[in-house]
Amino acid sequence: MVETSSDTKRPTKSARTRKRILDAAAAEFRQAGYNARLVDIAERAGIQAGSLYYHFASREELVAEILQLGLATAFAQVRQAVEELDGSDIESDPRRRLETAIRAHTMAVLEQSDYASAQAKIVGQVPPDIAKAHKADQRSYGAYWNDLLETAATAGVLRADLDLFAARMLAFGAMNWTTEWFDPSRRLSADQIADTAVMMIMSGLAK
Amino acid sequence: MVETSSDTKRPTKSARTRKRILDAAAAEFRQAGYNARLVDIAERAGIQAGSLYYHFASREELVAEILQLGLATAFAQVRQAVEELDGSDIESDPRRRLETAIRAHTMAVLEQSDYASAQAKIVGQVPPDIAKAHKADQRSYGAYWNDLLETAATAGVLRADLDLFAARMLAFGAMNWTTEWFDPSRRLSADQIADTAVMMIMSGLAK
DNA sequence: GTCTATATGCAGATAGAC
DNA sequence: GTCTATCTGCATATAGAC
Repeated sequence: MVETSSDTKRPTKSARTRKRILDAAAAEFRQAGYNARLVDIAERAGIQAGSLYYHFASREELVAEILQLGLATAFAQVRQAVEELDGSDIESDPRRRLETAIRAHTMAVLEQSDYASAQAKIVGQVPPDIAKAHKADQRSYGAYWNDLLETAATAGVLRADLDLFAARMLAFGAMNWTTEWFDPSRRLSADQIADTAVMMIMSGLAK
Repeated sequence: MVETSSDTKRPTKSARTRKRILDAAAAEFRQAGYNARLVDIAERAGIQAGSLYYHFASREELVAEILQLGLATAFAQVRQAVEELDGSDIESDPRRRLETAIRAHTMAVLEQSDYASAQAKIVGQVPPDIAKAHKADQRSYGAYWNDLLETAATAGVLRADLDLFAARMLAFGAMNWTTEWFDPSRRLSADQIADTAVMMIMSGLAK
């Protein structure tokens, strides 16, 4: 049997380059939106544009993978934050779990991950085929949030007349739209924005 | 002096075609996002793609005008709704004024106007030059909202520790993002969504 | 695996007839 | 004013050398 690099712990050169391309693509999509060009992605990854096609069959394939990884990243960070909270409490408070999820998602999108940020930014811009393929991932993340909300509703923490789907989508809008206006060089930190998001979504702007 | 059509009340043929193009562009951008093609816009307007250039110098010029008209439309509808409220009350309640503005903006974006909807959908996707030119319009609409918020804050209606800029941007996110998920053929009406938006932004999801 | 060079396709834009 | 025909430029994609 030939000694291949899969026998070692180290990822293959191909896998490492592929990762560099994905990182570069996430950064470019985050910054420039869906119309980011392959030449710019390639340059950021330190290769020529043509070389991308050794790793990805098409631009669409690359976009699809960024969307998937972006959602997976946000999901993982939110779930981890909520589970850490559960670990610290015997009784997990459904309201605090929701607040924790809101803060974690907002932070993921604002500064934790170019992938999560890119997903939030371009998900509304991708062509129908890619959007359709992405729907399954969205449903699974949405189901997780729906669970957080339903548990809170059942516990009597949320207002009774609330439509949970509308509430969830409005909350996502507030959180994901931060990618459009957050500016790290300005007055407001990501943490402050996340705090304000938690406050508005859960308690509203009014006293 | 030659009799020109500007002497009559009726808009010139050119003005009417131009309007048809703008209407078509608003509808296409709303539906397909920034990458909507000129051929599709032209087809919807009932002309050939080349004929667009008699009315607009470039695609960018058309996009810029849609953005401007979209924001102006939302602004006008919000202002009108707030002023009607003021007329019905001797004392205008700053909280109800805010609620009215939220409902009006959400309705403008959801079903009152393809222009307002298109603006909300593509404003985050346009290239830097167009975005920069649009900034002035955004500032003026933003100033109006800031005024609504500051008046409410001064009256003690809002929570004391609130950052009004963050609050405004989060609220816009919740409202504008509805363009991504609203589906007229589904369960939730635009009115129900607007109601939920008012509730979440002003009072929060929690009891 | 990545390079250079090139092909392909498409959307925006222009020219001139009508 | 709008049409048809055509040009141009650019981004994606391919081919073959290394």
